Amino acid sequence: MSTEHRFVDGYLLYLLARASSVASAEFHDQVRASGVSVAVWRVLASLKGTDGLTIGELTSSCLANQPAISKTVDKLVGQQLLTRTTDPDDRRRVWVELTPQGEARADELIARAQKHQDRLIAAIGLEEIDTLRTALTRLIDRAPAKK
Amino acid sequence: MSTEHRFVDGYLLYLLARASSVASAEFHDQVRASGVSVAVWRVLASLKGTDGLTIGELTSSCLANQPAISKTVDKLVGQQLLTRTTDPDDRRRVWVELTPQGEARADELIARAQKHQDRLIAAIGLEEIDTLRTALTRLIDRAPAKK
DNA sequence: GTTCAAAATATTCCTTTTCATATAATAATG
DNA sequence: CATTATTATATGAAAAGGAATATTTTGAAC
Repeated sequence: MSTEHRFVDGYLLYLLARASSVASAEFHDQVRASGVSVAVWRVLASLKGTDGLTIGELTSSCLANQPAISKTVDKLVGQQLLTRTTDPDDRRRVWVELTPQGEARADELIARAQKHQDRLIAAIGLEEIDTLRTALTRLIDRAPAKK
Repeated sequence: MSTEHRFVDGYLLYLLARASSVASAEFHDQVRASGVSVAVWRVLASLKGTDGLTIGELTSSCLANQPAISKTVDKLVGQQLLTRTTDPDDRRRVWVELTPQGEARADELIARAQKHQDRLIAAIGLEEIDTLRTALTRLIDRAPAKK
């Protein structure tokens, strides 16, 4: 680099993407090292604590697109980590749930995530983290609804 | 959804990813509608305002991995938006620069990005945006260095 | 200066994502 | 209720992305 007065360096969307990327990099490496992709981690984590989500809810929760989720769910059903059930009241919809094995896998990963977050809080400071959490939550809530 | 007490809903890395995703969605749609991928937009935007970046610098700036950048640069060189030059002093390194056409393309997109950001600031409030910018910048600076 | 290690980029192969569209079910309209 | 529109998910071909490794060049150690 040389002249240094780049638009991107002050651009909010770039800061957001960069912050997300650098803050997640270390944990995502751990996730992959434990044998699951980030996409799979997101599916498992999204389902944990629910009675099941539809494909559409998973799509939104995982920040992915619908075909990608359908295929990831396919794979995880094949690995007996998830089940798929057609909704009897609306047979277009499909409910996805964790199997006991899926729960176990999710629990392991969430425990790691929790530890990682604890270290992050220790390093950055709880107060600042909370400021950030608040600001991010507001941004999320006020962002233009999709589609 | 039903029981609702999900780990992910309070998880900082998830809030970051989600905030980045929802805040960027609208603009990224515009970018794609104008015929370039988000990956290409990042390369063009990263180069604008520099005298050229190496593949490695682009990799880091674009939040991508090295092979992906090599391939994207290949494509853009083919479209005459970029040039590639081997560094004479260190022939392992490759400098990537915008051509005049590439500059023009970057300028258009940056103008849109700027307008989009202005609307975002108008909607959210400058004060809150600045709080966020500060917190994100600190997070980025304090995150564990990669590799 | 040879040899060995490290760094920067390219390449290969394989998985995943994406785009567009298809299919199926429900809702809305006349 | 028959028709049309809308919603939810699946599928298939094409593009992109990622992991591992190869290649080339530089730097270090002796």
